[in-house]
Amino acid sequence: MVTLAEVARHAGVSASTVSYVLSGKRTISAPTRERVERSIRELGYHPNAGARALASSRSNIIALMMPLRTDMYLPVMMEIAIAVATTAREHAHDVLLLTGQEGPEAARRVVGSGLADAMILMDVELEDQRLPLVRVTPRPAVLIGLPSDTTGLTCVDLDFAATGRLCVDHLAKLGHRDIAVVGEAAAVYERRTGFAERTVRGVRERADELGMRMLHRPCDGSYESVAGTLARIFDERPETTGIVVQNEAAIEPLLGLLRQQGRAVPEDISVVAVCPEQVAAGTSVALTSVAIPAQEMGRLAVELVMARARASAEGGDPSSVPPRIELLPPALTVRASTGPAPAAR
Amino acid sequence: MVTLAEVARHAGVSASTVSYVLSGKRTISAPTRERVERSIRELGYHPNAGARALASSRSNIIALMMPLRTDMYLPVMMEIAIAVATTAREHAHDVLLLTGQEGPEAARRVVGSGLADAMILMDVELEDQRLPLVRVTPRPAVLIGLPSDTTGLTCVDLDFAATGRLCVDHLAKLGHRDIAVVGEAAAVYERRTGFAERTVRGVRERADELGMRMLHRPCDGSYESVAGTLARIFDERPETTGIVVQNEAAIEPLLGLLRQQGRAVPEDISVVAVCPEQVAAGTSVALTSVAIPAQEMGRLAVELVMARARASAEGGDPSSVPPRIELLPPALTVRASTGPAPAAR
DNA sequence: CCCGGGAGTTGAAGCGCTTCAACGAGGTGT
DNA sequence: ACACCTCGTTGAAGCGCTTCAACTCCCGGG
Repeated sequence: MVTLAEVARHAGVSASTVSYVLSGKRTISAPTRERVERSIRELGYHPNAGARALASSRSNIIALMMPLRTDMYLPVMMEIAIAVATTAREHAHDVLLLTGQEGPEAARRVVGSGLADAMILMDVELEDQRLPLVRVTPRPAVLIGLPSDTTGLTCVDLDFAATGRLCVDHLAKLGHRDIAVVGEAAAVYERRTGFAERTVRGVRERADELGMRMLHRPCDGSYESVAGTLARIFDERPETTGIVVQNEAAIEPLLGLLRQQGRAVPEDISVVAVCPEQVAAGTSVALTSVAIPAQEMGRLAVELVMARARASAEGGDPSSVPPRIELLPPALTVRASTGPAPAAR
Repeated sequence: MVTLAEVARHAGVSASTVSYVLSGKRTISAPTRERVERSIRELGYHPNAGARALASSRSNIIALMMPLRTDMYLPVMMEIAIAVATTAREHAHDVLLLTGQEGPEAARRVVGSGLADAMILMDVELEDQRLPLVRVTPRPAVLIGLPSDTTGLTCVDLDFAATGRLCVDHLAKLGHRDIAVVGEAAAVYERRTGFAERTVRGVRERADELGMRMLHRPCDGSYESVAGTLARIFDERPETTGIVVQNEAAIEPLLGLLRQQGRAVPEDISVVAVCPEQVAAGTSVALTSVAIPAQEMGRLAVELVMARARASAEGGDPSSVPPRIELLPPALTVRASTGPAPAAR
């Protein structure tokens, strides 16, 4: 393994010069810099990560914690993870992937050992176990998701309440008066992961304001479960003409079932989905939907966490970058699954 | 930040003793060990990862490279990643997530800098760009997937050829004579990612052996694409009674379309899927399927890579753990989507 | 002609850990 | 009685890098 010292010798300069060429923290004359850079290339030098971390007490690693309990929709998680990794590289950082099992311990370990400079937490619960640590640690952290108490925390998420309202507005404008929400699996609500509840709350609020009637039913993604949920909805409220789905696994079964039951989409029933763009565009009936901006969330989380990391590395004043709740505004794209409410009943 | 030296002072022993308590590489008397352990707990000590890596030249990090080109089915990737992370922790290692963008450079960087002790490569292409590096580097590496030349490499994968044969055997036993494969997106074949081709080859071989006729059509996951693919299949070969699907996104649309066309599953058409268990069980018709053992693959990859890492760390003889191709045998689970071929035509 | 100051470069002191060689104490075998 | 182990513990030498303080030049101003 080539070391900095060897590069220095090869280039005929001191070790510190090589270090400064690498970091750019001191001015180096052009000829020297070029000589050093040539030596680096010729010897195939790569700075040793451990030594670097030890000397600088910065690892250039971001920890990405995703507990990944069951019932979470993996593709969205994955998309966020990819965006995080990609964006982190743009800041010369790598991403350490931490999953469930260890729970809050993992965070403690990673932060305590200096393995990571910063953390991004996914799948945040309302009363998340990891929050006490996050509040105490000097390492910058960003949550993707919203806990119940956000004081002092930096969070990124889609504005799910606004999402719910937006869906209702769209349906209301089309003349629908009775709507239903086919939601995430019951386990998701029980776990009190905020996003599912927030959507439903948004829907309910706006429905109330507009004098509409609404029903909410959790539903896991299996065909049977969707069938049962639909049956109960139409049984209880046969006049339902609008459905909001927030559960990607349920979408295609839902469309299939409606078709089977002779309910045409959108002539008899309008469907609005909350899901990634890609999903909405590829279904049997192209879905009017509010996109879940997974990539944007991942990217933004990294930008925010890096801003704080940079502040505490340079100025040393972490409060120069104040905590901040970043709720992305939802956008509704109209496709083929929504239309005017059937006039006659 | 608490250091080893402080722990030593607190426990009234030397630094090396603390280190040996931590690593267990020398015998330490019970009373001393306990004293040290108490100090560690009381002070809340966490060994510094950088210092450790520098001194021991082992980082306890495994790099997981997933290029994640488009068209890959994310949930399976994700499941593998989770299994890798979980299993790595059992070996006291963490996982560094490397995604596309940088390409083979990422591997060079991570290995060159000593950031990772070992690598697991996913989404392996037949002529993978990363192979030259993998063959040269002293760091242990395991591929998930099969390149065309596997000499000197350790690989883990489902035996997709056997999977293809297994599907055919099942259909043949039920009396089907004309079958079709609804495959992955055309891009997947063009990229020459082995697994998709291997399944089709397995199907074709066995079909030939048994004197069956078979058709293969790539297909992306969108509803339209599935519709087009199905139309072409039945247009070209109306006597088709068996379908093998290897494309999870296509499954639910496929079932929906067959239903719409009045083709009953399994009375008129039998469907065998190659997909994760979980997917097969939750569809509108429970699918006879060959499972993609994502978890097992991830776990096995880590076990193999750790075995090699351990060998080169201890004995120093890396050849004590020879390279090895581990093809997991497929298992077919019969569910409700396959039945006897319709006798009359 | 001297002094002050910036630019470019360097030596050396760590960063916190692992590990080697060595040492004393207490057996065991002869 | 001796040599010779083994066991438990230790001091010290790095691992490869960053960064501080200092030093040398060289330039411009007084």
